[in-house]
Amino acid sequence: MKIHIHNLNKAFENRVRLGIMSILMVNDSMDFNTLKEMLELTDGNLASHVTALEKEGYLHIKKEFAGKKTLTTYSATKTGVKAFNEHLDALEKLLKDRNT
Amino acid sequence: MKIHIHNLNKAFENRVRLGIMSILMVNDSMDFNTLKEMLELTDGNLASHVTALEKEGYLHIKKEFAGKKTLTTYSATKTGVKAFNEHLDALEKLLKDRNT
DNA sequence: AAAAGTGCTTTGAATTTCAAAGTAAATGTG
DNA sequence: CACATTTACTTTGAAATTCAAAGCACTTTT
Repeated sequence: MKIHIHNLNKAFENRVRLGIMSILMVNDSMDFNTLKEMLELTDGNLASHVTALEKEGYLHIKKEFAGKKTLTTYSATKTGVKAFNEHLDALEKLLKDRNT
Repeated sequence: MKIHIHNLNKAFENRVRLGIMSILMVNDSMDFNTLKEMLELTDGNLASHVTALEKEGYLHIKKEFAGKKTLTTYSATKTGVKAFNEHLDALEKLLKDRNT
């Protein structure tokens, strides 16, 4: 019996990216600092994972000004939501089917 | 609100190791070749992940002879079972709590 | 105006991943 | 029996990934 680990999406294997997507699934958007605090990450670490997700087309980066300061907010794209749900399905199946 | 991604066990982040553990949770032991086929992996890839799990003390490697050929079988250690369950709990919590 | 803080981005060293090549013993073939 | 091939892994190293420190362009405080 085969266990389909290859259905898991590599983009979501990393804990940070799992966390980011998880948050963006239920929050329409989230800014850099809040995300950083929620996930307890260093700046550089968050930035690189966010960029990785953007490159995959799974999240959208929006840069605007809040008063005089820059504000970067992120939101999951439609593609990202779909891919993440498929990943979770694969994960669930993997953990469920393992004994059949 | 904090999302505890750091409770996820790094040893189980990788899809291959997730698959191996998942299989060893419900099978007392599994041999190299069956595992390799179940997970659709190359030899080297399986070998390195198995070694990684052994280094963490999460699985036990047993080498014996089946007739004249060597047979390597793997089983999850008690520590491994515990760690894996804790990882799954953390995962579940992460995916569930993300909106509260 | 100098110093300190904010909000990110860049960099690069360390770690991880993975498949190709290697090894050693068993087995098949002429 | 000589040999090529297969089996059951292990070793190797190039490529990809991860992550925090340092960098940068501002803004705010003193």
